[in-house]
Amino acid sequence: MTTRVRFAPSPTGYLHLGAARAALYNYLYAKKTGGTFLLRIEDTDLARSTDESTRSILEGLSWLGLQNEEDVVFQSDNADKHRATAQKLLAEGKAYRDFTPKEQTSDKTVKEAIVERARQADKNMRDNSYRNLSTVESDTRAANGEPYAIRLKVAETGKTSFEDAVYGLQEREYSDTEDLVLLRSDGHPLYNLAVVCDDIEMNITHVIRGQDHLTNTHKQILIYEALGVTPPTFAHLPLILAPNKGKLSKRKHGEVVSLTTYRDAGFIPAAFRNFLALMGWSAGEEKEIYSLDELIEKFSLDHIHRSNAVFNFQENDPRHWTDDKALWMNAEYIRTMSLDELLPLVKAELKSSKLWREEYEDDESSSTTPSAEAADTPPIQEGSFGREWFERTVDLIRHRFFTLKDFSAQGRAYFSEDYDFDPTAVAKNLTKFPDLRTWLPELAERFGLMESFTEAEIENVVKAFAEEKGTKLGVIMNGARTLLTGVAVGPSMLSVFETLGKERSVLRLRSQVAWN
RNA sequence: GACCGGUUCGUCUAGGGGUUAGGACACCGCCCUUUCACGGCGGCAACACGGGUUCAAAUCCCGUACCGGUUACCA
Repeated sequence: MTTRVRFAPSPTGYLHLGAARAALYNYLYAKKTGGTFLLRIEDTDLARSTDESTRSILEGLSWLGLQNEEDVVFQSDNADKHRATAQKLLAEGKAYRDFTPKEQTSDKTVKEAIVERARQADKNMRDNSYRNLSTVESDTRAANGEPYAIRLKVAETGKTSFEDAVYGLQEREYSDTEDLVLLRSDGHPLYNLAVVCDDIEMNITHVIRGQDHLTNTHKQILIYEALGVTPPTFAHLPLILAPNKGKLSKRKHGEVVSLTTYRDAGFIPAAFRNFLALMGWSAGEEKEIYSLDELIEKFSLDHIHRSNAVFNFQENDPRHWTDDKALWMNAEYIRTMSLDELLPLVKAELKSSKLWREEYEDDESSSTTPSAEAADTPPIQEGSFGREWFERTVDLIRHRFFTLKDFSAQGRAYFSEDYDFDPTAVAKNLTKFPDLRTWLPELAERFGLMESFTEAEIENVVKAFAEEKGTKLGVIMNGARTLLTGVAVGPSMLSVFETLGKERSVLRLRSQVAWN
């Protein structure tokens, strides 16, 4: 039998990291086994479901490269089937009508009320008086229009059990499971029923989901049994927790929890996918970087962990705003991935920052016509900024970058004349040495006289210049770096000069703007 | 409360009877270097606790503690 798995989020918000990881594991398992990865939107809670969430989930999955293979199933479309199933169980005596009036609960206190009720020691799960109502009376009351919910009639004694692919044998006494509601009194099918019906209908063979569903699974197995259908294999995933080991939630933790945050923050999809894969699973080897193909090849359910993982970030520290390892992994991808793969991503980033120039894709490097997107960037009057220059520059500066954003932020000076100066860098490398204010324009004149502007020759000129001024080479280099790039860090200054080219180097060395 | 899970460096984790308990991130130090968040070398740092079983326990068993999940006419 071919494997069929599904990712089944409810569209009640952005795509949460934990959900994204569940989607990834489902996808990996499907690919690993030559199976099919499906997507089902669990929108039965109409009040909380939004189209925007659905869109955001779809976007997130596509960003991660997890493409579902058949049409997306919307659970709400199957409501009639769910209702029919509940009626069937009712007719077969496996479920019963509960005429107890629905309790009114305000959303905020639901959780507390549940916990409070549960605290009332040892409640008997079978004490519902309607459980044994005669068929005749039940039918009569229903026919009279009295509202009722349909509950599954769980047997008095026995237990549900299943072999979880991650957690092993799971057992639960029937007496610990209530007669769960299948159909609300307003005719609305409830989650556990809907999930089972849809999983059966979609021929799902493996249900891979968070371990917060572990107790639901017992309820669902009860439904499978009532329906006479063999349940699929279950694999429950450990949860991803906040640094305080509590639940990771948007309300408490904000944007760090949302997948789109990472897309918007300049993460490489492959890097984040790699990071996510290692949150709760490992191949059992001393290796951190895995391509998608490698993940698929190595993935297996039995290497999924049983303990929850902490997503480690520091809310008030911009440097550690998200998990350090995710940041590191992204940097690792940026500096080691093939240029062919990186370039389009950098291009997209520059485009969105209005720094992109069409000439970066020209093999003829003579074009200086500014494109529409780069209209507010002054044209560069030098004929050597085509594709080759772009590729070399990206390759040069990527080594100290953490996210794609860095190309347009720290790296802005490579692509625009309009860049900011980091005040710390200015203080440390420029204003601390007032002589530089006249020296650097002077150096510009020397550069202007140079025939060919290559690293070796630049080095000679700068060294001679520093010697002449009786100062350390570093003073000149660091001053020039700050003036030319706006920041204090970067690649070898000789490469920076060469990359920027003579014209731009000269222009910037003469500029007094940073001094003000 | 009840039921179900879990517990190896700060974090992600390897290891499942005999290991100097390994790797990665973070942090610290040294080196490279004109600076640097690149790179190189090194350091700090963990088997929750208590009992058993065993010649031998991080590893198997029991208990305790702590953490998490669930306990809805939410999903």
